[in-house]
Amino acid sequence: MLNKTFDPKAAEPRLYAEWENAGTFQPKDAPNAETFSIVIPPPNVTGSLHIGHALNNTLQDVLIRYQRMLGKSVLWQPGTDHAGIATQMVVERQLAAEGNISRRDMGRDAFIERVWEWKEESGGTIMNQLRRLGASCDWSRERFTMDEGLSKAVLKVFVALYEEGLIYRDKRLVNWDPHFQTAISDLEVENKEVDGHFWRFRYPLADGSTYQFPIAFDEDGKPTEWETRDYVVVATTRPETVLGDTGVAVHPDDERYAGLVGKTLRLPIADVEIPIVADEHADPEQGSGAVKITPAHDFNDFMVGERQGLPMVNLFDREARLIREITDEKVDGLDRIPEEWRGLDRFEARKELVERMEALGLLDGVEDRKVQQPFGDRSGVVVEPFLTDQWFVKADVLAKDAIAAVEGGRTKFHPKNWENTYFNWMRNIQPWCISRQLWWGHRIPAWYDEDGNVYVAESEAEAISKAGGKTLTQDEDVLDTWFSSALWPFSTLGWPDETKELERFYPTSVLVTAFDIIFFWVARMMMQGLHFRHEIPFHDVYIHALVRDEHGAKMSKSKGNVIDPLELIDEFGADAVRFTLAALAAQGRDIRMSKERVEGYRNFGTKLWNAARFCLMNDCLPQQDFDPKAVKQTVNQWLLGEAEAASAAVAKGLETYKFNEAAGAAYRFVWNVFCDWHLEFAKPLLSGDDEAAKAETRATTAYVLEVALKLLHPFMPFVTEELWAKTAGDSGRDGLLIVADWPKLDGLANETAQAEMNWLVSLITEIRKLRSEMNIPPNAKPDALAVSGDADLAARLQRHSALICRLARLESIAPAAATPDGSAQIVVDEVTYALPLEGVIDFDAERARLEKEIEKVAGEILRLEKKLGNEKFVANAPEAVVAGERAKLVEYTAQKDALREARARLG
RNA sequence: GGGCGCGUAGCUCAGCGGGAGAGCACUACGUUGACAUCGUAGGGGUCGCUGGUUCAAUCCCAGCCGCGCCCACCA
Repeated sequence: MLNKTFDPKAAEPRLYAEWENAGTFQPKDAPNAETFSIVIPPPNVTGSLHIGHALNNTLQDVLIRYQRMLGKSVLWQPGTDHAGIATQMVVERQLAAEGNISRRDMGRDAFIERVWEWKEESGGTIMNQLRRLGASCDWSRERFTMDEGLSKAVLKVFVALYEEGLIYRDKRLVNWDPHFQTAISDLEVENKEVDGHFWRFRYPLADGSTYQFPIAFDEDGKPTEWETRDYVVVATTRPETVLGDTGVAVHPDDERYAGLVGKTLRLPIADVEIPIVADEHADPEQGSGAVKITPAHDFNDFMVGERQGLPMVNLFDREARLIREITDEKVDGLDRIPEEWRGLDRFEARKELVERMEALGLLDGVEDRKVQQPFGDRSGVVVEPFLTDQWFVKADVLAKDAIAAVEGGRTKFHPKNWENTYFNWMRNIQPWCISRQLWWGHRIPAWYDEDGNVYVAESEAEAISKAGGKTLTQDEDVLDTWFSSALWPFSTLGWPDETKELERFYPTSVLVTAFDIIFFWVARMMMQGLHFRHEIPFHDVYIHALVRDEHGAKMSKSKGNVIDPLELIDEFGADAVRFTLAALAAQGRDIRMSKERVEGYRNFGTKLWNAARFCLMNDCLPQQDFDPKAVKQTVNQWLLGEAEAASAAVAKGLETYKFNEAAGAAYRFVWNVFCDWHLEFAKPLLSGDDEAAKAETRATTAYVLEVALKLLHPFMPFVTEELWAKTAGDSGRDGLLIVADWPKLDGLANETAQAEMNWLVSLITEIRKLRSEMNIPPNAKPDALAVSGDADLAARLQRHSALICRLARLESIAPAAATPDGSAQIVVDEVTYALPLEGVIDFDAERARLEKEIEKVAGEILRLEKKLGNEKFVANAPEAVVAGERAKLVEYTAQKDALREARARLG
């Protein structure tokens, strides 16, 4: 016999091992079977499972388990990502904490070795945590982005794209992270609004000439007053870039400056002359209308500089300090920087510059202003536009097919509105900066000779041969982590080799991920998959929500509101955590996670457990030759119909990625139908003496329990698997639930049975309601008399009398000719029932209760009469709706009459 | 500035053209041989506001008010 509760701690590891040992996680080797595949969004190799992972992987596992039960050959491809910056950051921090030498002192090879050590040490953690969740990944195929195979794929892709002209090296402005001292991509920059200042500076005209500048205007905007100026006012939020200015732009149509275009200004402090140019970039409405141009330190200015042929002057070094020495003669502006400022941090430099300008009388003004400032998403420091040599991918070319694939519906997003986000980004895509000045990652397969010529090849030997045997040095940089993740759907399946898996499982069926990596990852997989496989990487993209705390706040360590999924699993079991996540995963809304909710679903597992316990206690064991179409008992016919409806609802929810609906349908069926009603209905049958009915009920109950276990298995794999084994009896049911067939119920709906059971449920409910409202003591067992009603009703009452008496706690229920004095009365389906309760209940209260009932029904009648009295309603509404309302009116009227009679009898 | 989404019971959320729902919380009752991690019954909502479309609007449309997120070069 079963214990009273399921013990997840003991069962989970045991069951997981059983599944894995039985090879159930591997795709079944059936060449004709339909396939279903998912590649896992690879977590950081040194990471650990947070609630977002738990959601993401629960949903994948739900789909995987469902599809596996449908009989498909299913692959869930697991693996991890080397996560360049994140991992390097962790190891560097470790080095610092241990008081060890920095990575630069350590040297590249030693450092990388150290990172590998850390990967070996902590790399298994998150995969083991996924096992605790119950994830049924094919672990025999686990991959890592820096595996030999995947690295080979990276090399091949890089070289191919280079040869196609889709990868190039260029000196451009990039987002530079001064903390990590590497370039990062646009996506890794977070713009935040911060309090800043807006400084106005005066740049004197170089030749000392003057001009008239309007300072007052009439209603029509015409100038009415002018002042004489020998300077131009420019404004900036970043004064530290002043020394890098190589021009000032005014709008070509800006009459105020028309005479100045072509003249030069003397850039203060740097003491160089810079031209005034006409460029559309300058906005006459903004500031003074004249804008300083710093091509080496601002993305807009870079473009203006290119258009206007302005030189680029770099001021900063890799740590965003004013340079102390020249490393690039072509751009470095060392001679513009006063000697005492060299080496100053950029923010120090800002302060110094403002002070000096003020001292020079060139500070025109300053005001407070909210400023959009770019921060590195990992480092949290202000990112600097910085002029460096980097590698780029021509993403706009690759994006074309990726856009078309979604436009054409070959890949579909769920919910669909994410397609807009995807299109919006893809159609405006910028060159993708793929080089990183890090050590941990795939080193760029490019080599240089002494003259700086570049040779791109899959190996050094090949590069040397391309270079005609010259001595070469390899590019120091590594690739953006997302470069290798972009290949994940085919690199994990063996590409560049044409493997069997690649053929069978690519394109994958669905990608399950959160919206925050649509650009980072989904878009890039689309591009690379289409380019290298000429085929979409996945048919569907399911975008799920973010998990927040119970009040909707983002979880963060600093806020202390982080919910650790592993702690929840420890406390409530993996099934409860999974069910909670699935039940809350409604499309298009974030999930607010609370412990109470998990506790509730743990209780649901216990409920299921105890239902199974009841089945065992009553010998409800599966019968091999059971035919659900042959059952005779109304209760059993009804239950099978309900089971059919429930399994259809669960399947529909899963097919359409409506996890909450699928989970909800399973929940309601198990708790509110099977436990609340069926098991109660079954009790009299199971303890009765009609042996045929008893046997049928046992078999049906066992059969439906089996259906319930199957429906719940994708959500709650552990408790269902455990019960599957415990409730097998000697049915000969063998094998594990994880690979059992999904229930195929068909043609079991039975309207007659359904109608009769609905009647039964409402009769019992009404009697219970009366008992509760009239405070009839629980141990009182009144008789119930049906004082109206026909022969059919009498037959029904007789059929179900034992059941009604048991569930409504009656002594008896039977037809009667008249209502005895001193009865409480209820009306169910137009039939009046009397419960003689003289001396038990308060008849004043009973009168009041009946009057309240009458009032309620009268209200409904009034509403319906008004509606049906509206000619337009009758004329325009669909016939079925009108007929439905008419039927309701008839029903309510009869009910009201019956209630009135009952009230009259009480005097 | 552009885009997306959200405002429904005390809390967290489903529903989304024809009688307002769930879970939790709350109240009352309950040792009914599966289950107190439970059962039975109950209270609680002008479905953000204002207009419009419709025979009918919580649901569709428009505007407004609040809240959140994403994207964007305004110096």
